[in-house]
Amino acid sequence: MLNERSLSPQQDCEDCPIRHRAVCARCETDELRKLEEIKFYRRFEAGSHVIWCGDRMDFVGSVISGIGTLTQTLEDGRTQMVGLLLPSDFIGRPGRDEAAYDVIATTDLVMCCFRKKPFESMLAKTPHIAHRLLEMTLDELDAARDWMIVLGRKSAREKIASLLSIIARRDASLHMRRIEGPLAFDLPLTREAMADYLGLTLETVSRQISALKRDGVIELEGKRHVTVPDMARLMEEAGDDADGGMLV
Amino acid sequence: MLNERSLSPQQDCEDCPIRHRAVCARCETDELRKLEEIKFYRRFEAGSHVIWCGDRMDFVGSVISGIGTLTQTLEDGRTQMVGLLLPSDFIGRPGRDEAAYDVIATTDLVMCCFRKKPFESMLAKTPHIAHRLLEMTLDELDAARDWMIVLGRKSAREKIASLLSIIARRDASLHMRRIEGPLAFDLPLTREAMADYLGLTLETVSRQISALKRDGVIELEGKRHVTVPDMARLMEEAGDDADGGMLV
DNA sequence: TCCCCCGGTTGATCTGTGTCAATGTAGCAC
DNA sequence: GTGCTACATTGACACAGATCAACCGGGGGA
Repeated sequence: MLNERSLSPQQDCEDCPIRHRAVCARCETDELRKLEEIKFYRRFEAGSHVIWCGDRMDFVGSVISGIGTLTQTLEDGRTQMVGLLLPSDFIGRPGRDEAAYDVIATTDLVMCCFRKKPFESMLAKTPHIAHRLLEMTLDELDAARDWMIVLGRKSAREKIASLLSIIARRDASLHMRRIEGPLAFDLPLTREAMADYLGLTLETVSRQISALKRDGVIELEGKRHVTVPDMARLMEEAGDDADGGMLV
Repeated sequence: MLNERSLSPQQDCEDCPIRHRAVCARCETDELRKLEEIKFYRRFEAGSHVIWCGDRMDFVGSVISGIGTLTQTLEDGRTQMVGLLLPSDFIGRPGRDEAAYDVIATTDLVMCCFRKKPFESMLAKTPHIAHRLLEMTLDELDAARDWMIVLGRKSAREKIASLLSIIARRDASLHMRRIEGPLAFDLPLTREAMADYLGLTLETVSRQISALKRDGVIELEGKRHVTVPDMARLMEEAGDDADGGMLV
């Protein structure tokens, strides 16, 4: 594991968003206190691999801060991102030894981890947490399936709008903001990473971002700082019905 | 629910493949006997909806025979299949009330069902089964993510080869056949359904199937009966490395 | 029997996105 | 400051796959 080191013990679940709390917190129930004893923190530098596909995974954990990606690569080098890892997201699969995908930190990334063995034996004794984990896995499955319609049926412009819409909403909920009025956030991904997520080339991503800017759907400050003046407009561009759908 | 009726009680887990057994069987452990008491069968006619997206789902269950699809539809009519439902696959999500996708029987379909409430309370008391369900959900998540690289990065020809390869292997394992030597099976999907799964148009599907036939990768008898003379060749066309990968 | 409809195939043409290449720009080392 | 590198933008052109349209063949109903 690259660039790993312990963080100060002061950091605890107070800074974990809701979903993270479910597996990390010392809150809610006495049972969860047990987790405190096997919990530790890891930091990964931007660009480093959290885990390589096929490697043995000896920990599970959730993201405290920073952004990561789950990616898959064909022999000829084509790559497809299969998931974004945003604060509060969980990785690690009880019962599996090998990682199914590369997990890469795209920004500096701090994770709250548990060694796999003790986590699993704790799971077996704590149905409440096991149930929570099943729910989280079902959420991920929904998100993965929702992404399929983006990959399979949406145009390049709609794909970009979908991605921006997801990032904007996740960012807003992280900061406990309502999604009315203008939203501003930093793109945590390069154009190339966006392309890998959307099944496009980086040139097409760049062109479509320019087009959305030209059409006033978004505003850009530098390459990465985005302002969305009208979230409803963006979601319309994404091709979703404005109320429902689109997890992650 | 359309076209539903009970089947004879003689039908039981003897005819369920392995994964199905895990939640359906009266075998393995005493705990599982409890399931016998809340189990029932349903049949759905080809073309009918097993469940509509957004509807209340009051049962869970797994497929005994026949083929179904999970599909999602945009307002403008574009549809994307997000999952295939083959014998031994499970649907239903503990803790969720509403179906997230349309589930459609593409052939006559027999399912082994459990009413949701009693199934869930049984789950809570039977960690062994809950754990199995988590594993199955993780399998589905892997399959969904593996499909993303097909949707996002593969050419039309590779997509068709990927789909044929999956169906061939699932069919072979259902009949306990080794995948060496020629494999023959019936396509359970129309060209249009294949297109919806692959993010293509039905014309492109038809053309690529013709091309694979012309190139000797597959043989066709009628429109639906496929023979794969050389599975390794097909998987090469699919762009997978022949050994690993590609679940479902 | 005929006819119609559904699923499928094939052809002609159009277009969105990929590909290749040139250029711009910010940050960092020296 | 200069030069270097990584990231991003833009243009010209090619091509895979979409679109539109004609046609085929088999099964079921009248």
